[in-house]
Amino acid sequence: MISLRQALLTWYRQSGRTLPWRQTRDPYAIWVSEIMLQQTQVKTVLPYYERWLTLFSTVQALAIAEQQQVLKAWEGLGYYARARNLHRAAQAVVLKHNGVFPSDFATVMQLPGIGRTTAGGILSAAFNQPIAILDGNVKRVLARLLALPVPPKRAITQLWHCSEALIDPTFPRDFNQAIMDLGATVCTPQQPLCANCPWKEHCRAYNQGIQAELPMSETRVPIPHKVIGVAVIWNDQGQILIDRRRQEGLLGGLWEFPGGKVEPGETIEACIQREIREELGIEIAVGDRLIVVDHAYSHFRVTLNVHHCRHVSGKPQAIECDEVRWVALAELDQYPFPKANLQIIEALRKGSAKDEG
DNA sequence: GACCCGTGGTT
DNA sequence: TAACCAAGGGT
Repeated sequence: MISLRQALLTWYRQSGRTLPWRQTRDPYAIWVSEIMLQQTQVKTVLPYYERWLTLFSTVQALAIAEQQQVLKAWEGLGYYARARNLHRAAQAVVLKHNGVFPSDFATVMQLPGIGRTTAGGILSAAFNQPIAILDGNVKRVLARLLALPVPPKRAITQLWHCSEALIDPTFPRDFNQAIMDLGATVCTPQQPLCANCPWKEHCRAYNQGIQAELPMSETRVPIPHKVIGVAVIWNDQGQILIDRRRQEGLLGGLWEFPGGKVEPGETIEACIQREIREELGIEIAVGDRLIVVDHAYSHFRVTLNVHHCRHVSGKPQAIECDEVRWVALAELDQYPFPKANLQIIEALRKGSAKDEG
């Protein structure tokens, strides 16, 4: 056990990554990084992390910000509940803990958006507390170290015990960072670089030559494909109608161009007209197609058929959303949109620029 | 415990 | 191209 720890720590001090959130011990900054890194790769997070700490440099600054500012800063990162929970948790830290991030595991776990792995990640990194973690990297490393004969999801309890048994009681901060780096840079999902691994002598998978077969994969359900009709509705003032999605569920709190699912046998145009009547209570005329956007979410994929539309009658009502608003094209970038909708905005910009040019 | 929740990169 | 996967948590 001791030689395992020392081998990993020695490797880390030689080959570990230099990352901005390792240059600080500010619990808030480390917390922000841990939330952004959930299910998201380091390379993707880096620019968001730097910008976030410029916009919201303290937990107090985040707590007093408007949710729309917070979502705008998160725009493009995905899993937007992370941003909403981080915002709520910042308000809880200010109100319940006098703006001081708690150092007690059970208290940290109470904060929205922080589970067992994130709590351990923050407390070990910020306070050097010996609390184990079990993220995707650690699961893969341990599945190979143990030659786990089942998918990691079927052995969560065993993997937690293993992570707790392994963590170095003297250098828990470095140990947790080191095992994640090992998974990210050496014990990779495909073609692991076992020759460079400090644990190759201890790794059951390597010694059996089955490291490429592990961890065993989960059986996945095929993801459905939805065809969606989307409306860019113009009024006589040259404004566009957008709506804000409800807080709960997919893309909660973000703005979008209204629309909905095409029913079997229905044309795109008929779908758009029907959906706008049902969701906003107005009549429109459906015009030319603007763009077709294909986009993959985590559990389904969509094709957005986007059409220019003209407002005919009725005042838009927030029937199936939180808010509706008429906005100018130039104002759209003030609102947080999902990625698929940013492509629509780009298409509108190009069309507008072409008209002028 | 199963399902829901985004996006980008890689193969 | 389609499939797979990444510093998980909430319900």
